[in-house]
Amino acid sequence: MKRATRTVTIRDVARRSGVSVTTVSRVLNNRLDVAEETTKKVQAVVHDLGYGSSLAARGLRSRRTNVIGLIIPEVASHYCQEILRGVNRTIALLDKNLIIYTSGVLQRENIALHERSSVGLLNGGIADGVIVVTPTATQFATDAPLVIIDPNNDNPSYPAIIATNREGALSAVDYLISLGHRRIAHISGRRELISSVQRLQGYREALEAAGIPVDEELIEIGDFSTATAIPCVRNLLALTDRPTAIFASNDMTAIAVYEVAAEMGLRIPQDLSVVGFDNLRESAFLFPPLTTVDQSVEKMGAMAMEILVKLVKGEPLTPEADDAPYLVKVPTQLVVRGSCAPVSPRSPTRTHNADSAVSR
Amino acid sequence: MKRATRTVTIRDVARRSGVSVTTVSRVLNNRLDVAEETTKKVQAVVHDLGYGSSLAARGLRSRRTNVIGLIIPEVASHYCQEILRGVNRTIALLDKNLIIYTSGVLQRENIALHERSSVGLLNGGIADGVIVVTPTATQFATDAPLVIIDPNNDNPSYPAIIATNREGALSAVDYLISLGHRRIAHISGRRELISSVQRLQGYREALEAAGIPVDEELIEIGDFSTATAIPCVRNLLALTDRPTAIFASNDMTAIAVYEVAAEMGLRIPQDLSVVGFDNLRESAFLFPPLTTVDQSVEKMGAMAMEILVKLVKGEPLTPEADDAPYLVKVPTQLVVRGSCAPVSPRSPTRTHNADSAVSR
DNA sequence: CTGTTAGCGCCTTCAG
DNA sequence: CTGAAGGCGCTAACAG
Repeated sequence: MKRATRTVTIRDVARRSGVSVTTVSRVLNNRLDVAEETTKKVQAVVHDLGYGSSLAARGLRSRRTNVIGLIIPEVASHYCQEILRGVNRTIALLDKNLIIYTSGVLQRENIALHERSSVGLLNGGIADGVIVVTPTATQFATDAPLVIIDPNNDNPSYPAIIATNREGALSAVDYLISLGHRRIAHISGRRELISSVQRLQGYREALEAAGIPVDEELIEIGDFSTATAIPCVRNLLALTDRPTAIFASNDMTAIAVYEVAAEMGLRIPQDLSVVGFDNLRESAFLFPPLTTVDQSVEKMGAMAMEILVKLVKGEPLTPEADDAPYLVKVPTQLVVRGSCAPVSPRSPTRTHNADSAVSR
Repeated sequence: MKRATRTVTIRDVARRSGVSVTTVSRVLNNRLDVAEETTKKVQAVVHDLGYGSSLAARGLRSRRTNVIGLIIPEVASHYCQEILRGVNRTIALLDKNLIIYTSGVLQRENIALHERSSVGLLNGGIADGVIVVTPTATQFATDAPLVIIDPNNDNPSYPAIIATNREGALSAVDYLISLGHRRIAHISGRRELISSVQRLQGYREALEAAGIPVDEELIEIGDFSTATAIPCVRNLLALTDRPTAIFASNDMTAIAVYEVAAEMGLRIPQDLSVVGFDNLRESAFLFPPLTTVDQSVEKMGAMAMEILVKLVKGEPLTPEADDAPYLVKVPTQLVVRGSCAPVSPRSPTRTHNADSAVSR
């Protein structure tokens, strides 16, 4: 087999500089105990040969690669994009670290896949630590630092970041109620995610606090994706006593509401009010602009990164340096834009659109 | 199991199964020359211990990790998202491959950073091959398979994928001309990218073919990002003889046109026509929906992946198995939506509409 | 079929 | 200040 790996190794550098591999290694790692002249010489050769140290070898030998991993459920989602922005922003400020993102293919076995990814990166010694976004698994076979964004249980085993989902939902539904809505529907997110559960809870509480009985018919189970939400919206809007407002568990779900409303000839916000959750960049450009609960996803990504870096450095997260589960709560805030209106004076169901009802 | 000791290695598995490390390795790699009973036993222990092989070690020893790398300029851009979609889709069909994305922080030194990333992954022995998207560098210090999406020179040193940019631009500008526009501006993309140059070229050719002199004042240099394009649009719309149409080099640039138009109180398409390039998913949801040139970015991602996999397997790209530069051209197509209108009658420019025969 | 012997490229003792 | 060993976890040769 031909010597395909023509890659230049540390040995080549050593030979060319007339020093030992050890010395080269020292130079590369900015050790101070090297003669300046030697350092210069080696650096020149390194540059000359275009040498780059092998991540694999480095990760194998020493547990410090300056690489951190990010495991996300779906690279191409807007939510993950926001996180990427935050993570990138933070990593740019830190020392010249490299970053690796991985993504599994979502097949309902992403439990296994996520874990594999994580293990592949960590046990693989490639990354110094990992951020896992909306994990399905609760335990990971690793000792390396791990930070979770949007965990799937109340008491995550790892440091985690989560928004004040209940409060956010409360403010969203309160707002709708203040506009006179009483038939308010909700499309929930992935059930295994605590964020999803908390939003549903906030929805219920807001209704109850206003003395509006919760109608289970008005609650649909989604999974935070537009595709899944579409039939949910259809169900909702096909009800005889149609809701006048929908509180979507996230912005992607709200988009489904927009789409179905358009296909049914319903105008937003005149015929139907919509509130989302997340405040993705895109939501402001929808037509009409989406009223939504901001949870600064980007900031969550940035915070996760900051925490992880501390963890990697071995710095304590809290002054007390205890090992108690560390949970960061990110505040939420309602952003009012154009997708909500006061409930129309007349009954919302078929005023002039006397077509045949959608049967189901 | 809080106290998860050091990571479990192949040796632990070997010890626990009462076989040698080699045998375990063989089982892990699905070698056929292992007794079924041994295989079962080892697999049980592997599962039991939650063992996962170290990517670093594997990559170091054997040049086959089943991981491919993807180097993109900006993870959070819509363009890259489309590519991610394509890459993900393809990789899902292939054998259980894992995939790693990396991203540098763009600092105008991303030439260096891109190259570093690439080298880090390849020289690092982590990936079997790499896809580089819109590279700034032309040469990479690696022997591992490399595929480029949207190269930066006419004759890339590696297999590359590129859209028929000139033809696409031609069709876009022809379309605007057919609507009666004569003051057609262009905001170009990153100059070092050939796609950008070709679009500009198509713009010029279309104008010339229609007998419209090219006004250099109507050409602004952007970099494919919305932020950079904003001042360009402002310049354009501040001209005394304002353009009636803008051909943006990509959809992100077109969004800048939307934004500035809104801030100036100009209506699209009544006061200003806009054509983009890319056909990102989001473009259909703009208001009004963007007329743009489709270059199926997602497909480009998928194709790059397919080519790379062949390369990794050592299969020839062409039947002749020659090593000539391999360049795949992806067709483009104009997608007409709502962002263009016939030039308004009170247009200050020549009203020679009658003979605006498009000669092509 | 299985175990032994070598390293992959690098970093970390420990001696000079 | 520098170099010579040894080994990280794993796989690819060869033996048995």
